[in-house]
Amino acid sequence: MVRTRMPLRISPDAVKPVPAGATERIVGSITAAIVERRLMPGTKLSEQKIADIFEVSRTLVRQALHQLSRDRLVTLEPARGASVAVPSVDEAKQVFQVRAMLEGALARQLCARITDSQIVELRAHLRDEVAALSRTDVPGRTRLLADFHVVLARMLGNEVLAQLLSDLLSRSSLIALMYQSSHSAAQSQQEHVLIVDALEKRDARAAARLMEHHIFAVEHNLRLGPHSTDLFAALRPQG
Amino acid sequence: MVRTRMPLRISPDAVKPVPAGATERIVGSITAAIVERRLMPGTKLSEQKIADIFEVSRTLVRQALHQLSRDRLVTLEPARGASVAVPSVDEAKQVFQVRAMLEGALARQLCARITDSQIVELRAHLRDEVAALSRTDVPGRTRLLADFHVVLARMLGNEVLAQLLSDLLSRSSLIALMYQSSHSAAQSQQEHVLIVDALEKRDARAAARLMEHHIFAVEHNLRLGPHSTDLFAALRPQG
DNA sequence: ATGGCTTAAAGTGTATACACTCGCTCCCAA
DNA sequence: TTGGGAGCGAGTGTATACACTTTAAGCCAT
Repeated sequence: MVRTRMPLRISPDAVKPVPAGATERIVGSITAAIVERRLMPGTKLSEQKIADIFEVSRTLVRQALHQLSRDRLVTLEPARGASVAVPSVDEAKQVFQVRAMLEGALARQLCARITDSQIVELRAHLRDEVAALSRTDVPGRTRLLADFHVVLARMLGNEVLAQLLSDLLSRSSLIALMYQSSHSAAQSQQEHVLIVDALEKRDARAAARLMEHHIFAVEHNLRLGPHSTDLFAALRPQG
Repeated sequence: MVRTRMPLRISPDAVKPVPAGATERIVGSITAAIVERRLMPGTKLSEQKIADIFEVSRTLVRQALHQLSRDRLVTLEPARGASVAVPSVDEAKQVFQVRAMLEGALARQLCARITDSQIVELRAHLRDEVAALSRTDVPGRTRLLADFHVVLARMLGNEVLAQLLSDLLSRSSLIALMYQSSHSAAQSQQEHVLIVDALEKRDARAAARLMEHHIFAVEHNLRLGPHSTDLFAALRPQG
């Protein structure tokens, strides 16, 4: 598979030569592909193939892969190349523990300063979730269920927190995908409703408890028994 | 300043051709330089100059700078190059808020599972802090005071948390450096002692409260009054 | 037939070349 | 004297070339 030539012209406003950071576009596409389950964990990511697909040079692809490895969505092995990350059971537990710590505190703090209009906003989000569920729109519902948590972080007015949480949620998606969760999307959605109810009542203790329960519920519905995963990991040669 | 030639030989075991990831070495050096206050915020980081210093090509330097920008230690402006980050007041507050949330929960959880030998370890760390203080070893004491927090994260056995906190602490160092803190190192050290005391008594509530107080104390001793910073930011042309 | 060595193909790691952009200086006109 | 624009230099953005490493196939010997 040889690169089709592509002299990188400035093209007045062709299809989309370099939308706004060519690297960002590649990072976004691969992230979306992983989170939307179109790239399974362990899949090899050849630099040249990706370069051909996006019609850029390997240089940009490498930058994108390095960035993704910082997000822990891809693993970079020296001289062996990149592949979609295969999170270990330990890592999975740790991610959820951190999320519980962070989001529990988030819920608590949010109770003190959330406004009525923000509650309205959350209700709207919940309606969107229900809509995506009834449409059985899998990519959409996955995104919306994750966005719920980021929206809460944004409402604290803390961009740093929102960014951090966004990263953790990407990793969570990959984990949920790997250790196929038996936690239904519908159950998650209902738990979101309970959290918003507590926020509306400004009940900090309840909000924090519900949030932590929600995250632990997701974690405990993952199939990460000590044996199955060892076998699973041991038996997968690569892809 | 022109590059001295350097054909990248494999050199049997020369001084240190590529210790273990040439990019990592550059990232580490620049990170250390920033945290140890040898590179002031706003300093321009020319790719070619750095490449000359490390005797590598711009390629590796670019990778390193991109990585550092993900850590928010350097800012990357399109077509304008990289410079040491100049954290805004808002960002500073947000970083400390996240740390308070995360480390408060950390202290609480740690009380439930910390072992006696880990307490001993912490006491040893505290002794190192005191030693660095009395030696007026500024880089050392800065590192030790930050490491205290990472050590706590490691004791939870949560590498994800430790990594996250490590990033936040680098940013905190940069912030403290910028808005010169009036919070003395000695005061920080004493607060660390109080936290360890609470941990030893397994008093979760006290440990969490002390940790949060400690972080807020550091934050509130920063000179980030709404006016002074605006002036400060406005008056700095560049370097 | 099987195990180990040789060798070729594919792929990553780094360097260099080239294209483009931004900022600055210098010159000219008002 | 001052404002504005052309030209130039420095520096970044991307592509390509080349070196080295790993993987896999093929061959020979046992």
